[in-house]
This record gives sequence, structure tokens and C-alpha cells, in this order.
Amino acid sequence: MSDSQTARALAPRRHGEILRRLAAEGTVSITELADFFDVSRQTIRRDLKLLADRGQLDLVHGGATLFEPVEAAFTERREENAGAKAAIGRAAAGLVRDGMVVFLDSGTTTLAVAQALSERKNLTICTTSLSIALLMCRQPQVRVHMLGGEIDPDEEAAVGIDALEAIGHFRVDVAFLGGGGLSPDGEVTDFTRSGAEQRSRMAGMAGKAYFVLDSSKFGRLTPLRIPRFELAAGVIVDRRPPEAIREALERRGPAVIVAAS
Amino acid sequence: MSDSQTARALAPRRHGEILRRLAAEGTVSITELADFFDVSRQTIRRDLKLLADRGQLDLVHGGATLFEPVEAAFTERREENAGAKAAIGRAAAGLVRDGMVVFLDSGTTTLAVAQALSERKNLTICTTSLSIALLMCRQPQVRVHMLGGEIDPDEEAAVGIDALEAIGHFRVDVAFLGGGGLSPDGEVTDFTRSGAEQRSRMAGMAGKAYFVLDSSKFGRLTPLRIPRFELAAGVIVDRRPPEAIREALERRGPAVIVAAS
DNA sequence: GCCTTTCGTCACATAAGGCGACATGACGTG
DNA sequence: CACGTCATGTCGCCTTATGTGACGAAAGGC
Repeated sequence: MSDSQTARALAPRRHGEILRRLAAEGTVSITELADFFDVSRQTIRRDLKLLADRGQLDLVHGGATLFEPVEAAFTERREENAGAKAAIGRAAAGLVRDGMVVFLDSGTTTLAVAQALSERKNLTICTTSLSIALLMCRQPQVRVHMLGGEIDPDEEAAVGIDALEAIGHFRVDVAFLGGGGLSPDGEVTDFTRSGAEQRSRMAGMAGKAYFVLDSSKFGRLTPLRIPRFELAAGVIVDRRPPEAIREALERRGPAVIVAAS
Repeated sequence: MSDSQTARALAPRRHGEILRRLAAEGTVSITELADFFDVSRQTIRRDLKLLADRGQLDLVHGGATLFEPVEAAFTERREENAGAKAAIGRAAAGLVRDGMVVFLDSGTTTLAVAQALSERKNLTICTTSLSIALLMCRQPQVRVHMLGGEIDPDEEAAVGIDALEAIGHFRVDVAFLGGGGLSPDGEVTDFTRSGAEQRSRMAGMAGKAYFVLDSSKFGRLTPLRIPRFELAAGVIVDRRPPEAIREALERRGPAVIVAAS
């Protein structure tokens, strides 16, 4: 410490101010803060490290940003595990025949299914996902039904009562559904109540329903069971799941289909 | 938004601003961004590359556009008469207050209205257009309701009985409707029966309804009258229409609003 | 068609930031 | 007062981010 005269802000005071600024601006810069508090950048760095360890912000080069708890907006998720999803998409498309009515759930994996369907003729696609609807309506020889409703910005898809009701109008040959996780005891689970309900309904209603889940979902625990998911014909994955999960799953009913990559 | 004068903006701050602009404008240019942030083009290029790898945008020569599978065909059509449509969009947005419920019809002109609405807070958007739904659901503080139904591939929007029915559920403050043409005797006309019916219904139902028509529609004859279009509060255009048309139109009821370019 | 301009890419240089190690001074405790 | 602890500052080294210039490729004008 060089100047013992001037009252320097105590650490907790700095932390409060840092968080306040962060909330206001969205980002803070180490240089600015060091300048403002008249301390060394190393000190600020230590402050930020501490706050980051508490989960109150995210470190970036030169400063920090608001912590975004696994916000993983749709567009960011798209690339994750792209190869696996494409493989699942091809396997799923192999279950679809020309002329079928296909329901596609929202999600990046089902988007991969949609992309893999481009060679099928005379399909009717029924979906809650804006991206899938837009993609498929540009294909020749495909009819698209968009299930309406309130749009969930994270999913970029219709949810809620309207979508739930609209599902009932359709006779669907095959449905491809997403899911939040595949629990260790072989259940497909979801993040939200409404999502689980929607998927449950589809699983029961379609001639055949398949869940499409990439391997990052294995063993992941999300809060909601999808009721009656056992009615699904199968679960399409990109890798063989752990034996325990596979057995538990097949014991409940659905077949496990491993996509060839 | 523009505190980038003193210290150089942190990379994440740039990224956020880039995405914000992209959502608002549809495209961004490297030169503009480099200028705005006061960094070299190479840096912007690296930013865009990074965002593109995350799937958040698409690189094009000289800049970037909204992510592809979703926006492709639209960006081409959007160019037609783009300046005029943007002007109409601004004029239309001027009629919208924070907190309103806004119906947006399908079409490129109404898409321009959607883009111009980005500064309004707490809106509820209700639309049949896939692109508009996708665009608006990425805006903060906007609720989006997608009216479901069969998708018309030309419009990339829901049409048909489901959409027609869904319209009935909403209480709408203001509606912006497209149209196929503005006939010499001052009628707004349409291409298809179902389109005309849908627009007619909206014109009658919204608190205030406006048709948005760029000047290329003046005097154009399309086959179907839009019934009860006279209930609309106004017609927003980018240029003063020929006197005969203007008079005929105002005699029927709707005001003619010429957007300032 | 050719030409000019703009843009993208690469390689490399430089600046800015991150991190560990250690020194210093404040403070409390025995 | 000696000691330990804690917060901070300083230094050096390495990593990351950014700038620069050369060159080939693409877009646009004539």
C-alpha cells in the first residue's frame, strides 16, 4: 500500500459496487475498475475471481460479464454435438416413408431430423418449432402445419394451452420428440411441466413415437418425468448408452436404437 | 449502447452489440462495426467468425446476416423496395405504444414493421408469419403468439381454418396488414380467398387496423376484394398515391398515411 | 470481357491481459 | 513485541487479443 491516508474502499464495498455496475452495464472492465477504486489490477482480478467462484459473474478476458446460468440460448446450442445429432437425424429419417404425417418436436436434435428428411416425398410435417416450420415449408412436396401458441423464446417454439390443444387435431404416423435427459433408471425427463405434458401427449397419440436424445443427455437429471413416455416405440441415440440405463429403458418398453455415425 | 469511447469495449460487449444490431437490422457490415467500435476490421472479422462458429449468425461477403436455414429466402425478397418498406415500418411503429397487443400479418412489409418495433417495450405480438415470430421472440420484453395452421410456402405463414379460428381468441390493440394491391378505385385487394378473408377478419377485429402497402402496389389489380376493408383506420404507404386513388380510398373511410422517408 | 475496388486470409508483430511468486504493510493475538 | 494472517502491490513470464501488411479471391463497374 502506498498512500495510507486516503480511505480506500474495503473489499466488500468494492464487491458491491462491481456487482452494481455489472447489473447496470452488463460488463465491467478490470482496467476501469482498478482505476475507479485506485487499486492494482491484480486486486480487481482477485475480486472478480472470488465473485466468479461464488457464481455471481462470468470472467472474460479483460473483465467480467453477467453470469448466465446455462441460458444456452437456442442458437448457441445448435452446434453442440452437431455430428451426433446429424447421425440421429439420419437414423430417424430412415423410419419415415413417403407420404407419412410426421410430428417434430422443438429442439436442435429434432431440427437435425427435419434436415435429414429432405429426400422424402409428399410428407406432412406438423411441428411446434418455428425453425423447423420455416425450414420444411421451403421444401418441395412437403405440407407443413404449425401448431400455434405462445412462443417460448428459449425453444423458439409454441408452448402452452393452444399448442397442447392443437396437437389433438392431428392423426400422426410418427413423432420425433426431444427430451431434457435420460435418467439413470431409464426414464426420459424434461425441464418444464408444460414441455413434459406436451411430449407425453404426443407419445400417446402418434402411431409411433420416438425420443431423439444425443449422448450428452445420458444420466442427466432434469426435474420432470414425461408421463407415459413408455408408450414410445423407441429412443434414438448416437451412442450405446451405459448398460444399466439401456436395460432399465428397454425393461420399461421403448427400444433403444443406436444411430450409425 | 455507445459508451465505447473511453476504454475499448470488451469482446463480449462487442458480441452483444453485434447480435443486437443483427436482430434489429438483419445484416451487419464489417466496416461499420469496425468503425463503431474503433477496432480493426480483422478484429471484427474474428468476432464474426466466432459468433458464426457458435451458430449465431451467417458470414457473408463484407459482413454477416441472421442465421441461414431460417432467414434465407426472406433476405432476398427483403431487398425489393427495402427503403420504402423501412420507412413504412417506422411510420407504423410510431402508432404503437409500449404495452400494446399488436397483430402482424405475413409479408415483407409487415416484417419491416416488426423490425421497426424493436424499441418498444412490453409488447405482445400476435402473428401468422414464421419469420416475424422468430424475429420477435428473440427480442427482450416481447411476448409472441404464433397463430397456427397450415403453412403457405409462398408467404411462409399460417393460413387456413386454424389460423382463421385462432385469430378470434385475441384482443388486439392495433393490426398491421399486408395486401396484394391497391386498385384504381381505392380498394385493397388480395391474391387468395383465404388471405382476403383472414385480413378482412383482422380489419374488423382489431382496435385499429392499418394496411401497409408500398408504392409498387398502387393501381395493381389482384383478383379478390378484401371484404370490409373499409373498417381499417388507415393505409400506410411510402409515397403519395395518385390523386384518384387517394380520393377514392379516403371516400371509403381509411385515412391515407404517407410515411416520411 | 477486363479492370478496379473491396474483401478474406494468412503470417507475424505488438499490445494487453492473466497468473504465479514473492514482498510489504496493516492488524490482531499471544 | 514477535508472530501469523490477510489484503494488497510489484515483478516476470506466458497467453490471448488485436493490429498490420502482403497477397489472392470475389464483387461490381464499364
